[in-house]
Amino acid sequence: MNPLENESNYDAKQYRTPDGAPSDIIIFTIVSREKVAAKKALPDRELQLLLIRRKVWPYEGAWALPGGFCKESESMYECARRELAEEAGVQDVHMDYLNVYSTPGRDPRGWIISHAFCALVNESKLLERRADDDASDVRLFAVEDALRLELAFDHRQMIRDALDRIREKMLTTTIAKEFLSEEFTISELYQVIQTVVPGFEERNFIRKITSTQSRKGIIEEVRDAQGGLKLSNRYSQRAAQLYRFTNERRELSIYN
Amino acid sequence: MNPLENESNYDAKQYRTPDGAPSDIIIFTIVSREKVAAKKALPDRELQLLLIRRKVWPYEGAWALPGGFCKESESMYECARRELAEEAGVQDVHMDYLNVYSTPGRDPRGWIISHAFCALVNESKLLERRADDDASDVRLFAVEDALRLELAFDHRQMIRDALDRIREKMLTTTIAKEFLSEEFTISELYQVIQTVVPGFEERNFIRKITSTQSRKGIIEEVRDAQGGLKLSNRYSQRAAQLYRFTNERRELSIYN
DNA sequence: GCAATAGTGTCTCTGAGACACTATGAG
DNA sequence: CTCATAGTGTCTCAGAGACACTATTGC
Repeated sequence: MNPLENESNYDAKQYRTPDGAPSDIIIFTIVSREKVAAKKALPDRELQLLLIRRKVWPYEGAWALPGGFCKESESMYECARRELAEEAGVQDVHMDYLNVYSTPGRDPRGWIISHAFCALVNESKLLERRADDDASDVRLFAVEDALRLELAFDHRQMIRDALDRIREKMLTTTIAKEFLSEEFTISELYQVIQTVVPGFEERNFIRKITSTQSRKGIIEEVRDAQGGLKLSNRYSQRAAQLYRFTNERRELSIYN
Repeated sequence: MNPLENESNYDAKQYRTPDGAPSDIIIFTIVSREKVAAKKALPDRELQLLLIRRKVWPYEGAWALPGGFCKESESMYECARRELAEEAGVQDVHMDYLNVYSTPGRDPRGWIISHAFCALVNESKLLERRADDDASDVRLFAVEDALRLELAFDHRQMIRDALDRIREKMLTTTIAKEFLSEEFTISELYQVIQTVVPGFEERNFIRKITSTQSRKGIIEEVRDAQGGLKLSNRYSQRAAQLYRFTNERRELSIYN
């Protein structure tokens, strides 16, 4: 019963096998634009994603998600990390497995089962990248613009699924941190959430998130070496308290 | 740019391609046992899952999850449904995609990328099945017992992942309904949740779940044709109100 | 002063949590 | 009467939600 001694006559090639198992990566970022150079004000933020223009058949010339075929020596997750680095020049980012796409006929090259991953990247990570690539072939698009393009394969569906997913996770986990720097102000956090989840509105946001009782501290104030509270006046005349995420996780339940 | 006119010289077979893309299905059910035949009392409930004994190499004789190879003409989801019907005799059940398992070397037959699905089945669905199968080759195991077995492939990991998933979903969605009949009492619901999530405890469960204000009615009382409240005395002398799930979905958030 | 962001005071009302209490009805 | 389950009364205190108010500081 040792599985390694293949004394059986099993031969994978007697069956029809898939023609490939690629990964496709939806890379989201939030791009900030200062409103007016001279004034201190909260920036406009926009959710964008990265697409590349295909150079080969099929869908030659169309915009598509970065991705590529998995090798026998790697897992799908490793494949996605490799493609993310190779095609988008992005490393060390939060990445989640999203879904499998296997509808027959989804790829004209044959029987190809694709695995979508969803990466959340801080804007600064993509700025390093820009220099490497020909801007006409690798570009960031606002999410709504991307969904209006003629995309390759079933990539529009993948993007829609990814959007649903990050909207849910934005509210139920602390992935907002992937879009923020280590230390942030409450209004930055609020803006990030609103950028991803358009309907989000909490009038008393600052009080709810900083009331430590029931919330059990998913964020905490940043203090300097002397133990004083660390402030920032990046966006305002009046300095704002800086916060960071703790490692606490809130257990959510519909039953309490 | 029509993707269907393959004027390119693309040939999938010039690359190493996977040797198969199977699905594996973790089928959970909750089995009730009456305590004492004579008395009315809440049953003991236990979370169980279905395993089959492998008849062929590799892992011949070992217990494994039901599942099998995907065909070119079907999606992974369709494959899982087909295998669920063929191997476990179970149809029309709630099934979720769980994860992809692609670690190199996970299957001695070759490069095989497996897709795990998680099915929640009412006990009654499996009773129909039992007659069809040889009980020694298809069996329900208590989850803890299953995890102690020497399982084929990486099926132990799949089961652990599935457990984590249904524990989370039990608390954040209304999947409890998959284990209950259409109409149920509050204590049945409470028992089901506790069976899946051992640490779950809410002293005032009945009040919280029936207070419609903040909860926005995920369940509602069942009424008979005359509009009277429908009761059940299956488990108790004092009849208990019957409830059913509505189609409401609670939006959960860590931010409010 | 104004503008823009940051943060507080204070009110009401709901609900969470605890726990003792009552209700029902077969054996 | 007892037992097991079903459900209520009542208390306290936290916090949700609303909205007007004060605070800070460059220009």
